[in-house]
Amino acid sequence: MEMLVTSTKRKRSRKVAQLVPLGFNVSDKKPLNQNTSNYDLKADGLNIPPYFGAESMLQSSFREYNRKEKSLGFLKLFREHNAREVCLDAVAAELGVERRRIYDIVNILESIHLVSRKSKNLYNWHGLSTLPTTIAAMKERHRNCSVKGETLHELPALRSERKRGKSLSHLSQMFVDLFLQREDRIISLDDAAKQLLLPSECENNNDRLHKTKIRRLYDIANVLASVGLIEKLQLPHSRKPVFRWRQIDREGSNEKQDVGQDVLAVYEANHRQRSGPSWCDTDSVKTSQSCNSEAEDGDSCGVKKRESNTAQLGVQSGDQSNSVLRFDSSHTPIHPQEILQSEQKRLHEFMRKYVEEYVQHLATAQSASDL
DNA sequence: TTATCCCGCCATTCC
DNA sequence: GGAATGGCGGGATAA
Repeated sequence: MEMLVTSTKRKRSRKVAQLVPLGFNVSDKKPLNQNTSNYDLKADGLNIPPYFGAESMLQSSFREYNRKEKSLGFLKLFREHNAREVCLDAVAAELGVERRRIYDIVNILESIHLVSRKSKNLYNWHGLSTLPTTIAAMKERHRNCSVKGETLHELPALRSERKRGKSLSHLSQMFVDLFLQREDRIISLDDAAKQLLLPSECENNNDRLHKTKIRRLYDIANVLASVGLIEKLQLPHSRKPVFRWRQIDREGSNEKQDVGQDVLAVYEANHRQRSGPSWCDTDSVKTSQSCNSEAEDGDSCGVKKRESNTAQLGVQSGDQSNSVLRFDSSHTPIHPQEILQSEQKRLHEFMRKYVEEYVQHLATAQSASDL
């Protein structure tokens, strides 16, 4: 998220590191915590001593500007101090950032009900232990929408979102819904952005809107990752990271989950298929499948594949050499969606096996070379 | 006027 | 060098 101990002018020199007094906003030329000097931070619910930020500043009056030190000290602050309320001014001062930076984070946290607005500048902090309940409710909400055939964009906004704005909060909820509706619980920001573009936004200028959406999703993903709802993973053959939903147990902590490379490879393979030839292109599916057990059959694999499909789905057509149309036992053409799902399932299973064998092969080769 | 929110530029980091 | 990442300011809008 967009929080940093220092800030610099918009036009910055290309320095890797800068020394800036902690707690000072360069553009403002004033200590950021000066306007909190009248705050009784304890009374505001933040259980930290008054002038906590000022003390920190004195203790380490200069800190190296380092972008790798990513923000989100926000959540750390509340875990450590066990606070019940969030005073935006105090948090902004403590972290040495402008308050508008905090709004973004709070809006996202609000979408998963970790905080709720109490009054101006003050939010209730519900704690991470509420997450399982929240997620269960979101799943239920998603299920209801699926039953009604509604899309993500038609999800009812929360009460707090009905007034102007709160788009970040709503976007955050839709992002979570994307995970909940996916079997593999993995998605890249690029994919998410594409799916979360409103129909009206797809019409023109969608490249700019797509980039903006990705920018917002970075913010959301960082916050969700910081509370442990998702985790960032690197695909084996791509620089593009993906985010994976993490299971949360009833105590609000994450269940231990192993993320095998095979899972990612399957995601990658599926992703390539989706963004490449159409899933309805049975030939493209057949090609990948034919490389498995039928590989040794040479060019007969295509024929075998078709025969196999015929047997399984009951292909029946007037001219089998040209038509791919498939029929069920009552001679009714099978709906494309059914074909699509069937082929997806088969490819998914094939890729799982393939990656398993591939990893096994590499391991064997490695141990052989070690000897 | 102030609080809040949205947008997107562009610097930095990473591969 | 280009893609990923994220800091940050301008400006709009609601209260």
